[in-house]
Amino acid sequence: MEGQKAMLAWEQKTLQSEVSLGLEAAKKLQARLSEASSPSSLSSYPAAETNEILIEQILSSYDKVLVMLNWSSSPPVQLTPATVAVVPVVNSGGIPESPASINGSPRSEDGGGSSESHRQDHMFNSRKRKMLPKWTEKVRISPERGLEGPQDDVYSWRKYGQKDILGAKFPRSYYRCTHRSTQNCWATKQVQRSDSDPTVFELTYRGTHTCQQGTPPPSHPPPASPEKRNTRPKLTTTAQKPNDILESLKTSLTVRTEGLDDADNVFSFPNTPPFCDFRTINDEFSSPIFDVVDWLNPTVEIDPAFPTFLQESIYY
DNA sequence: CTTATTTGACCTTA
DNA sequence: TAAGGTCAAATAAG
Repeated sequence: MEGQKAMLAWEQKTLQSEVSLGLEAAKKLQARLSEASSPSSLSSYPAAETNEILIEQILSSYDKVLVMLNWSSSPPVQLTPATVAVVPVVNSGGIPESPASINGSPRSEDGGGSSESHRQDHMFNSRKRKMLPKWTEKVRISPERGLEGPQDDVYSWRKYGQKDILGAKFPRSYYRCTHRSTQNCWATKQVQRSDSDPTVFELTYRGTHTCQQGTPPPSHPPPASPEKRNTRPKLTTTAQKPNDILESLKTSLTVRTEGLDDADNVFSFPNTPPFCDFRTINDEFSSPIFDVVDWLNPTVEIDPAFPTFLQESIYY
């Protein structure tokens, strides 16, 4: 009831740009596919990866649009399952509707127990995670560059965990996008040093960045990006020996894409909703949005020709 | 102060 | 159940 007009205008704009983005990505994908069909080209792997990225772009854009449409377009056209208890964060009353989760009690030493809300959040998250694309890069670093983690992207990561892996000499570090809470960017990555070759790091990425941090290169597919950059000066590894190691600055880069097991399941990204300026968005609360999108998918008929060539590109 | 890392407990999955 | 993955309090760094 406040500045609805402004909001509508804003939404319209965003919708437009999103659709344009999706269209653009679709076109690119189309072009790539046509190229790939030529037998003369020797491009095999990178093509597929790029395709996946484009697909993500497309889906992401459409998801955004759908979500926004759902928001501004009043009642959901589709029947709402009874399970639906949550509403999109679109509320703008200044009153934080406590989503019944969030600041749960600390896990360590407390007489209480784990609450269900926590579990639900986790379930949501893991569900999402399952649908996120995943790829692995093996990067061999040179000692001169420093033994620091071979961060190869311009994105900023925040370490959130480290685990000793069975059978591995070095622990595995877990990173997530710094803007996860502010921009709902669910990209994560894990760094594992090869036990046989200390110079080799295995970077496993999951999900693409939906955030807009700093300089998001227009066509910057996460896989097949051989640059290396350090954002972290420190290595937490205990077994660190900045001596010996080879002198060859060979940077073998192996990219392997997997995931997208279910081509049927259109995964959806949370993305930053139009309301990032407001503090309404709180990280994990985006789950409702997901649900909305989830219902939308089966119901909405916006499945033009995409799935068709999507599959093709996936199977290539 | 704010922001990032460390680290052990908790949760999910195979 | 164990291994892997994540959370969040405590702590460190800027």
